[in-house]
Amino acid sequence: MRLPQQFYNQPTLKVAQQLLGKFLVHKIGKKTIISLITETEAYVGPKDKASHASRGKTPRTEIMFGQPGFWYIYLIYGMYYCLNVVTEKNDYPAAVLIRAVKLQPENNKLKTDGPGKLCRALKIDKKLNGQPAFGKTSLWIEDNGLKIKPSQIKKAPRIGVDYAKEYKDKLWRFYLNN
DNA sequence: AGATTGATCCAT
DNA sequence: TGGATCAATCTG
Repeated sequence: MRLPQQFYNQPTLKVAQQLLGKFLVHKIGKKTIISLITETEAYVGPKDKASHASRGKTPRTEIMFGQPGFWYIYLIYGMYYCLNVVTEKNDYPAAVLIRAVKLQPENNKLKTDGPGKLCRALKIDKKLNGQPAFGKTSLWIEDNGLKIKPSQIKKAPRIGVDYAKEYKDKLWRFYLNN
């Protein structure tokens, strides 16, 4: 079952943890690429200095201020795309960054253990920016019925946000321990 | 630890 | 219009 828009209209920290163990599915023509989400990060609200939204609404970041359940995809360091999904209510900027996935089946050679790498492997680019993650769409998240116990979720500081002052040490990165 | 790479943002 | 910045990756 595809996750409905309402799923994303919840506290971001909750969404980030609940996305672990779900399937990220990208349908390209006849091909369907299925992967299991293993690592996420939460970017929460206008005061989170690690978030693009902390400097206010701009043409790039306005998608984060919009409705929940839409993809926010941006180019970083000139070479890599990062995949985020917008959370919480309209006008509250927040999103979950999907940092790592495992391809299904696992015998696939492609590496997907980083936000840039997974976008490359799943052929995700800016064309999907601003597209919905629910309903009839080519990229979505699927509830596969897997139950993740709280003890399987590890928490850690987010990557690459040393500049974020009082927000840099928040344990807003979540990953599965196997 | 350094190089890479280019869109974005903000200050001139 | 220009320069600093950047939620990353690869190479050695």
